[in-house]
Amino acid sequence: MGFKALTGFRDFYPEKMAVRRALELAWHQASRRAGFQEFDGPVLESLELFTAKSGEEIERQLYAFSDKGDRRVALRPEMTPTLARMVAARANSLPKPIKWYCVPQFFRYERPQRGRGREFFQWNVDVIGASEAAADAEVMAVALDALRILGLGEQDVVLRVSDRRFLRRMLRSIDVEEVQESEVLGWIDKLERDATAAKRLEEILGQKRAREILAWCERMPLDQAPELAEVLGACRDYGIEAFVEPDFKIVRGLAYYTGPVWEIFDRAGELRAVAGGGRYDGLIAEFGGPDLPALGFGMGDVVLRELLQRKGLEPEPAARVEVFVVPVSPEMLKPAREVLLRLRERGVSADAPYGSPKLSKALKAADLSGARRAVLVGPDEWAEGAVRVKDLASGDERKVQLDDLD
RNA sequence: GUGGGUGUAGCUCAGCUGGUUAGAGCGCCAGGUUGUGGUCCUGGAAGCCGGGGGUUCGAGUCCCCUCACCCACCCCA
Repeated sequence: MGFKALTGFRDFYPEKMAVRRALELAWHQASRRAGFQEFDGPVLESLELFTAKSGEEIERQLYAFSDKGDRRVALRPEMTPTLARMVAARANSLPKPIKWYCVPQFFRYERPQRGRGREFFQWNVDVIGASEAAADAEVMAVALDALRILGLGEQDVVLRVSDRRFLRRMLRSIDVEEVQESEVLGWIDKLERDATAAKRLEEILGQKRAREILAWCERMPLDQAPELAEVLGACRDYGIEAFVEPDFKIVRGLAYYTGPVWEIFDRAGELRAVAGGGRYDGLIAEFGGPDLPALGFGMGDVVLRELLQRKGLEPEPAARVEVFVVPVSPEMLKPAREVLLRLRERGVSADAPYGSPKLSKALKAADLSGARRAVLVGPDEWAEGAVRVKDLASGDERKVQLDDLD
């Protein structure tokens, strides 16, 4: 065998590409109709940009190398540092709130497995400069809107939401020390997936406090979470309450989030999170910008694709062309090409064989092209300035004057 | 980076305890059908049996190594 794609990297043959485009189209639609503007940044950034906030150990998961000028660089594994950098540079001149989105390709050097490769596309939606709960609810609504465009409803997906401030406060109320916090949060995050997580919590905190936490996971103590109640109220205003469930077990990455945190899962709970986001006030400032509140989410293509496949909702590739032009005999090759170009000029996507294969073969090609109609260019009709238009689904044919062809 | 499973045609897979020139279905190409596609029939192309080494008279089949893929862990920004 010759060359293959690198481990964790994907080839997009046309059928796969069609699915990717359909996802991207849904993402663009949902973003734009909610007033988000598209932006993008460099695929390659200085290594330091990514290690500054997340720590050096993150380098293990980066495609990092030295370029020819001996600069340490890395392929982007996420958008937030770039976004923060870009916003910081123009923060004073941009009207607030800043509502931006992008559909970048990311690279992470890690072991490929279900729902994760070394390269993927991820839709990112962010709001910078808004502290209202309405902003949190709106980005959730935008994420769900894209899923709805793709055919996923409240019976298919669920958005689980918690709040970092609330999590901290609850842990403090049972005297979990600051140094234990990240470890404890880590195990809470794992409760759903890891059978040993509950045991580990007991070992760390003792039976009494561990049970308290498990009770909160069973039934969210909403009466003690005013900030979450506010977000849930905003979710009702944005019409997404059917999708949203408060859940104590939603934690997410420890380095970033400061307020509401949420993830979207398939209802069956078989896959990784389809999307995840939250509020990260303070992060823009940490990247050297002004101290603006910020929030957003990411939705990757890999898990989403998997989910759509399981639900039988994987988008079908569109027909290659609308019309297939067929010369009926070799002397009709030139007239057929005239018809072809005429159609294309009018904005109709059309294709035709390069030569003049047997009619049966040409019709087979027409069939494979996905065209709804075939235009048969034959000597008899051509002499009258006409062609035959065949409906490929029904087989019906009718004679059409060239000038009436659309 | 750690552990387990699997590698045979473009795809899905057969190939019994080692035994001649490695098979099927789908797909692709051609013909049956010189102005009519989808169905059907016939034929064809396509495989260093993932790669390397070993055992053996003989390896797709057994052993070792390696690589890739899948699953789980780590991580999830």
